[in-house]
Amino acid sequence: MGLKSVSETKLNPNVSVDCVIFGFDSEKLKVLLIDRGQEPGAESEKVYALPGNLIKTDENLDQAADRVLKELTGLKNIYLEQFGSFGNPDRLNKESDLQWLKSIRAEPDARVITVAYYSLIKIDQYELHASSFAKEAFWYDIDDLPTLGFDHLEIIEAGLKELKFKSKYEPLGFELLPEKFTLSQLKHLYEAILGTDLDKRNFRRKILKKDFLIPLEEKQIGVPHKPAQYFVFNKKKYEDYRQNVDDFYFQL
Amino acid sequence: MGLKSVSETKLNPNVSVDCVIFGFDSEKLKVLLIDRGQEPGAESEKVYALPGNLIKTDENLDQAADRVLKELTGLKNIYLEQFGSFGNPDRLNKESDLQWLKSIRAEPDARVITVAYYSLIKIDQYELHASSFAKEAFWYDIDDLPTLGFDHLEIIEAGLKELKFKSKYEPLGFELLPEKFTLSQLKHLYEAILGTDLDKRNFRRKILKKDFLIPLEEKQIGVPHKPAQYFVFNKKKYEDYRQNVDDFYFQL
DNA sequence: TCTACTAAGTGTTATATTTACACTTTAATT
DNA sequence: AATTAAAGTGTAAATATAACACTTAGTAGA
Repeated sequence: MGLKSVSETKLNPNVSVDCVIFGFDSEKLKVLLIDRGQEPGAESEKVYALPGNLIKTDENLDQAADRVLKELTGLKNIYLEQFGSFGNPDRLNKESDLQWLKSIRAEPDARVITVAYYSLIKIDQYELHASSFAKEAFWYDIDDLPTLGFDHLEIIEAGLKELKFKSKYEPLGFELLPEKFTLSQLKHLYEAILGTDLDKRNFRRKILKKDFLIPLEEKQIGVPHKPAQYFVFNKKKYEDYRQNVDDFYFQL
Repeated sequence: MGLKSVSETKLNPNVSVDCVIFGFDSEKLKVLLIDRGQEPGAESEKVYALPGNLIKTDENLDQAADRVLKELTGLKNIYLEQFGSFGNPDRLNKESDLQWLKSIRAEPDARVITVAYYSLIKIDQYELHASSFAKEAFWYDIDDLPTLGFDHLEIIEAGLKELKFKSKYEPLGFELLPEKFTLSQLKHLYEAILGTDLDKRNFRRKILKKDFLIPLEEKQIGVPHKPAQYFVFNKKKYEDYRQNVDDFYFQL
């Protein structure tokens, strides 16, 4: 049985979830991929994938995403946000993908629609523990991705677009940075996501005006330059803010 | 077999699409619902639904949405945008919904995940022709909805939220108004969606500054007041605009 | 033909937001 | 003591927003 064994509850053969986990390492934006552990017949190129799998019949989509992510990468308690569904009949057009499905699925030929989730986390705050059919989980630089199975490249691109977009009208960063952090770190985060440089003074002014940041007395120590002040998030204000995205901005 | 007969290609028993079609009649915002044609056992309340059905195994999600909408309401060539997936195991918690499924589905008990689409159209530009299991299709005032099956109320609310949100950072109106239209008509459209009043002068200034509107020489005739100037959309600029939503606004 | 009615169309001012831009400060390192 | 590195700070100009009321061009009816 091995890989084909499943837990007590039944799998829905036609619906899966995939997780696009973006990671920030204080420097660059990365994405989490798994090694499916497939030994290519010959020396064909290795193919990576997003952590994802079929949903169970007794869980909802959000629960499935949480479970699958945990099963494959060890990550848990991550806030996942749904951003789209992907269901082209030709999602499954690579021979290597089909081979792989045959090794893990009861119905490898079934037409699968996948519901995609994304999150953005602080890389060094979480430890990866690949398991189930994931041989290993890795962080890949967002602009240097390996070959991906199925339509996972398309899914990642859609997720990145969503992330960039969201970052423009919602505050980001909570849970993404250390408990206490400097404004430079927060600025770097935005710059990594948006792929642009931001003006230091304007950034500070803007982010401090919204008041979901609380300045601490504490400063950096041991740095070979003027030490930066630490800040923490005001979680309550921050949550309020996200709730009201709706009223937040009226463009036209 | 009647209702249970299906066309040549197989249905995926676990995945459906639902369409939230918002309609604008120059006055109010409405949503399109179908009468499932169910005769309640007793005099129990009539239950309405969004146009939606299972997808076929050989079509993608967008195609399924187009097809299902056309089959149930006669509407075609409508731009549908996906906005979310809904898949709580308890979507199916009303007895009347189960009864109804038994009358039309091969596997009425199957766990179904639905992918939701929305659109916004000009009501009097389209004719409704209910068919398949839809006995009739109606426009309902968005703030006076009848009893709805499944989780369709939740889906409509999510769709409306999306629509309001989108209207704040994307130009709306193309395909929603007559070929040529007045600024008042466009303003009414925004007011209907946002549920607020807008200042005439500020609205004009703002919308004219973006230049996706082309003024015509032509004016209204026969109106018992100063005739309004007609405008048409500059489709090219308008499309550019939507493409670049990404760079469009940088809030933080 | 005059009057009343209706919606279209128009401009200004005060306030808030955005952008661009360069020097001083504080620490560690040599 | 001099060097290096990033933190931190202010201003002015340009742009965007919000609030607000009167005139105009037509129809309809007296």
